[in-house]
Amino acid sequence: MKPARKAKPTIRDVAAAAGVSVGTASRAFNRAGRVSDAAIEAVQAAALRLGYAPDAIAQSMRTRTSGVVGLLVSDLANPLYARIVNAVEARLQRDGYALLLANTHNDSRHERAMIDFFRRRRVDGLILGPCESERPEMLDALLAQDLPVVALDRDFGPAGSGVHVDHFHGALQATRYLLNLGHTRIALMTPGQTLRPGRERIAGFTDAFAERGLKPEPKLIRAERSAMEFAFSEALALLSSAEPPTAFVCLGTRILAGVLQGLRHAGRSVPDDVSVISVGDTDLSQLFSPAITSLTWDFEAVGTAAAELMLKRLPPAAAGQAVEPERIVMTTQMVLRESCGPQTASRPAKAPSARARQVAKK
Amino acid sequence: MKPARKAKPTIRDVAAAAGVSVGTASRAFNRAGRVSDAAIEAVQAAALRLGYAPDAIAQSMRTRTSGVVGLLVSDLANPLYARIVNAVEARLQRDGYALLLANTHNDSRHERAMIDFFRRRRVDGLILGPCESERPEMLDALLAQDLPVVALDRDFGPAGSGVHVDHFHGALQATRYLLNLGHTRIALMTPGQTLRPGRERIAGFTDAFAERGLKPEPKLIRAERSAMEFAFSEALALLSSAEPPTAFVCLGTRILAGVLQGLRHAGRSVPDDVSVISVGDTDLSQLFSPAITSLTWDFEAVGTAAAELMLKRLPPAAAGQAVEPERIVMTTQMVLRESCGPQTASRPAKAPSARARQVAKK
DNA sequence: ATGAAAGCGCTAACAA
DNA sequence: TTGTTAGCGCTTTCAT
Repeated sequence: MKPARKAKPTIRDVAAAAGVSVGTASRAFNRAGRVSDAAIEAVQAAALRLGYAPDAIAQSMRTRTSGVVGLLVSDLANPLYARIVNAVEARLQRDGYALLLANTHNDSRHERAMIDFFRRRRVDGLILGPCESERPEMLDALLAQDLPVVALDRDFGPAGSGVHVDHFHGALQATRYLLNLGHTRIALMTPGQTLRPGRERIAGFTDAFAERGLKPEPKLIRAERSAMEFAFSEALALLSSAEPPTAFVCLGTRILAGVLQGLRHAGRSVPDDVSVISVGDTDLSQLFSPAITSLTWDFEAVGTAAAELMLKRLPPAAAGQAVEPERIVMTTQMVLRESCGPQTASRPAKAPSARARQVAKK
Repeated sequence: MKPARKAKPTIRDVAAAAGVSVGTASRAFNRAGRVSDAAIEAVQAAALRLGYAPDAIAQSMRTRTSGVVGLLVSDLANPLYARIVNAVEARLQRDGYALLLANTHNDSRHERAMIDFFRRRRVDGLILGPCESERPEMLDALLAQDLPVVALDRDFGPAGSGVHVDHFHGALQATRYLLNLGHTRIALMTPGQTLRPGRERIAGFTDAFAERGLKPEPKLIRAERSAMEFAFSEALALLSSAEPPTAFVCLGTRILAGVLQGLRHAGRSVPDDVSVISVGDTDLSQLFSPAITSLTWDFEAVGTAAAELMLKRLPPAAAGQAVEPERIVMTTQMVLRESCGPQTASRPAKAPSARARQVAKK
């Protein structure tokens, strides 16, 4: 049996049922212009009776706004990004905006394609997560077309709006902490040095050393990719080198797990052999033994702030007016736990035990 | 300085530039009907020159399809859901569909509102994640309007299509394993018994007991909410009861962390005092000491399958034809690790040590 | 194979 | 205050 599909009622149907013209019906819904209370009542009654809901596509066609914001993120499977996306969606939803979501897989060609795709769909604004390519020209092109853009942890030059995490001071603080504990052979692992977060972290890391007239060992800065498998093998390589690090700063969501696994394989214990600092206070950092000292920030706040930055330059808040670029900086904080210990002479970093070597081999 | 904003070219502009009519230009793009190669070439050249891209909104207006699929999920911040969403998006993107995403916060009123919202935006299809309310009437209403619906782990009656995880056999297997180890006081923690996953798990759990002529202790089945804070306090309450469980089956993403924390507070060790099984093989389960035995399944496959089920009933695959309902069942597998041990008489479950009591108190 | 024109559902001018 | 009408950009008959 095939149920008869009754066509969705249009505003014409409602107008007819209410005994008014389509213009009046439209005005009744939008409260625009002057409409009599009687008309409003009649129209709304008719709409209710017919189960009418305005067609967003047709509205977009006329008004040239879609009520949709596009969000481009490099990897939604990253739980930390997911929390940000979640917050963005919640805030946008509250103001009646919908969220069009796409993954760029951290590929700038792909990102470009998705931006075009979104623009064809007439998104009212674009929120861009961090990505390898940070080309200000791209932003100019977007802005020139009156498309509000908000960046997440990405530099777009002075014309760009966005919310940024203060990775510089975060890395600075974490590194100082380790330096104070006597460590000097500190490994820094962070995704992509071409991304803003990576650059900032490396800068903060280096500055902390510079404060004491030191320079970090370049070989200990690992800033290529963020996959856990990568972190694992990198950590292992680092640990079996001639002068292995005595501390790890793991500034990427999946990195901690890889490093911890590497440490386990190499038979090193935390914090006795090696100190560890992680990022983004997760279940793992809280429950691992020892609990991991973490550098973190408020992910929900990042998402909410990004959404609000966007909302501010969308109707009705921005009544067609261009809004000044604005950046919000989120600070990080360190959660001190048990994974860092002093680097003492009695713990020679150079000589992993025979047992450690054996475990590492298999 | 304000850059002159040049209006986006329309198909009229392209047609004019190519010296053809709009109809021909349209046909040239869509390869529909008969068009001369010369015309196609001229039109495409003009389009390229002008930087023309068809307006998706206007296309939707005419064709009555939007190229957008809506996805409703109860909690995107759940990392496991995020992985599913990621896979859905990737598969949809490959076929040129966009993803409109919204969070329902597991509230059925909210879900209803978002469905309406999506329908107003003329989504071509709807993918619905698990939610408290599983009302087949709702599905009927949707289907009657020719809106393809695919469910994720949610029962919609025989008319519904979807992908389902075999939580029943998963729970059965996990419980059998614990039963074989000699445990009988096994706590089951899973989100919502009104949700399909919760119901199935409870059924599998109960059946495993029934196989040996046993019945689970009802008080040890905790199926209310899934928040970690909840799991923590529930675990604590369970552990300090007169007859505490000797094993925990934690079937929710955030539950493991809460239970582990509860165990730590109560001073119990895993697996000596208490055995633990978790769900969805995470970093935490792999790296916790001892590593946690886990019940898991392929989350990416769930998302991909859902997307493909949807694609199958969307153009061009389904040329306006209704497609038979179809369900896909994903099997679970157990990853055996170190968190489960035998329940022996020498480990009395009833008497937590004085130290454990003290720790639990503070 | 191509052009002209209708019209998707709605809003916004303009008239009345 | 209300009705009428002209499009928004596109696809799709229907002639030619």
